[in-house]
Amino acid sequence: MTIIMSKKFYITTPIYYPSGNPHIGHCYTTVACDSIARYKRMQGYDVMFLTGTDEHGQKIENKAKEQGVTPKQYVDPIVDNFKRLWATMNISYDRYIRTTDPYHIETVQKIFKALYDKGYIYKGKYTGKYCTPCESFWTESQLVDGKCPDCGREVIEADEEAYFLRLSDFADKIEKFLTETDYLQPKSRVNEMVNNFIKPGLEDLCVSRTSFTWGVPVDFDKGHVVYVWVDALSNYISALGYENSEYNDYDKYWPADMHMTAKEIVRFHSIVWPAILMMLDLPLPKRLYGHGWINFNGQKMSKSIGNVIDPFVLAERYGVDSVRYQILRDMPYGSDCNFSNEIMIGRINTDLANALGNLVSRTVAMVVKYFDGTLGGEKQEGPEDSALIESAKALRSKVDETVENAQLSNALDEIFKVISSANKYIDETAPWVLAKEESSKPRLRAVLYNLLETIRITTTLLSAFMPTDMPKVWEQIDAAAEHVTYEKAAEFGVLPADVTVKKGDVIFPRIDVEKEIEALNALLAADAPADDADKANLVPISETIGIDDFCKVDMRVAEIKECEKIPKAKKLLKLQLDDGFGTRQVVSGIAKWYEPADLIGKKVIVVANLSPAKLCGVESNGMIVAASVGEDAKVLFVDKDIPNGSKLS
RNA sequence: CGCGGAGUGGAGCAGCUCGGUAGCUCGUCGGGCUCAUAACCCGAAGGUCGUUGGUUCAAAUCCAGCCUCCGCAACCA
Repeated sequence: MTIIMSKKFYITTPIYYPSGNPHIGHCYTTVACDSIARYKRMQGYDVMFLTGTDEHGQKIENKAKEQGVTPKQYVDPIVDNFKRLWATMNISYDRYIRTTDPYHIETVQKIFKALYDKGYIYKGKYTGKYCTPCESFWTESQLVDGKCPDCGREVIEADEEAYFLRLSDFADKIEKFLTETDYLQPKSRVNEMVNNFIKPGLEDLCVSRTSFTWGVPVDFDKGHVVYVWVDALSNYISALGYENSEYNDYDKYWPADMHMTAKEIVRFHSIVWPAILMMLDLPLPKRLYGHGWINFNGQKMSKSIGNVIDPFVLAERYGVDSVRYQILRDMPYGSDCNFSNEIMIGRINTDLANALGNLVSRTVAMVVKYFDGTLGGEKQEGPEDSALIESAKALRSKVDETVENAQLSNALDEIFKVISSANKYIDETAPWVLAKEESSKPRLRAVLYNLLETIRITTTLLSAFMPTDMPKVWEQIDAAAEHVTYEKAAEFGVLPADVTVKKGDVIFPRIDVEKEIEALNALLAADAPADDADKANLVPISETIGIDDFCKVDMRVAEIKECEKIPKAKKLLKLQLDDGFGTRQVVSGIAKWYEPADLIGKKVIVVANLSPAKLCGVESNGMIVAASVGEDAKVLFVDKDIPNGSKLS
């Protein structure tokens, strides 16, 4: 027995963290989801496309405090920027969720309670790095040079009461889910997850905090707020009305057909999210695609390097669809891609201006020139036709398959192969020769008609990726709405025999690379004078302290007697120092910049009264003073004449 | 020996599962065409397929070792 149901497709972006404005990376994920959503809609699916913002957490609380506003006041304008960007990029999301929406908070509280009641959440102690003045906990990876990322001061080991999610119970189930289903894509990440997080023993996850308040309150234990992942991941079901009355299409759309995220949060979507759903006895999502990053000139994008690309500027200069096209086309499946202005302009010129735009121009121009714009009359087939027609008709199924697997770059590649063959077809048939003889007019009509049809099919399929500009093409080739449907994209001979074209504006103007780069550089220079840029990279001066505070830090001159690399560690050197009192072992993360042999005999400053710590299992008593220069560190060496053990004051 | 990915003409990539004439896009050079957005089409140059060794009639492809780069993890006290 077959039950016929309307096909649904639920696709999500991650909810983005609005601690800063959106950049090209956010854009990629969202544009990719949008293209898939649009394609699925064309195919007749009932699509739910969800995006949103993850607005809680300590970082936002702190930033708001800095600016003297409430967290909500801090976040609101940034959220508006996200929405403005999605409007600019022509993103067709169906729903936008903010984790500050009351219905989401309600759902999170219910989920948290349900997990607690089932025994999957228990109370324990969280140990982490704590910055006392900022009243903030940080994870090891958030620390900058081992110090508080906000104020640059030392952090201490501290603990607080917290709730934990019993992930450990689900390690086997999760491993099976990852290895035995097609959930996690690309497949290569499965090993990464299993080997790094599951095999070594899946640790329980801290899911509440008491050290800050900007979050969903745990309703049965005042003082606790829900920490990150239970809050954030739940958005995928709260947005459908799970455990709230704001919406009620959970039954219709869940489970999700595709979650898309960038690779850095694949871990949480492939382990934590399925675990939570298992705990709640809910169906698991069908697909998770973790895509790579957009690097800028080979470097990871980062605010401190100042290479974060502003998508508003790109969209304004090159057009929304050109930007959408370039990022989709150049991001290979499963790995990172490189971005530069040259790459973007090059891609737009070769594919959009030269190949597609020019094909439309020349075809329309010929119909106008040879037939006054209308193709009515006898048509005659030729030997060149079948190859073009067949490749155009076969295109849709190729795009179907690639879109299904989120291989958007390949989808576009397939479409442009056909566009290319249309350009070649023009050369083979040489319409300008046909136009010379009245007797070859029927052949000429067929050639031009075939070109219009090829344009119709390719632009129909492209319209999911470039929704703004394709209708402009249809206007020129006289394609009505019923000609550019998914069904008609696999048929040839859809446009009326007496189709009438209209010459219009150039849709994808060619960009003058040199001039454009010059203009961009000028823009950059005007925007951020070099001095300011340097200053912006400097860590702000910390809060004023009294002399007493300073005196607490005991810094001494010491001589490096021995020095060796710690084999297991990439960054660490083990140093034996003579601090005037005896030998002191210090571990320092400077292996990247200094050879052990070069350090022996040098005198340095050591923070002598720092509490001992173990790094990679090696004991360290104190810390070598170094200056951070961008990403690098430079040790401060002192004059040989100063005796070991001299105190700095 | 923490886990994983990658090293292929100037650049970016495919090919490797299932060994058998090294392919694509961009760039360069030469030619063609003139409908078109100096666009389009054709052709050429350019590669010891990271390195060393092994298996084989035959290795980019299989096996072993080594080098380099990149993620992730662990530690820049």
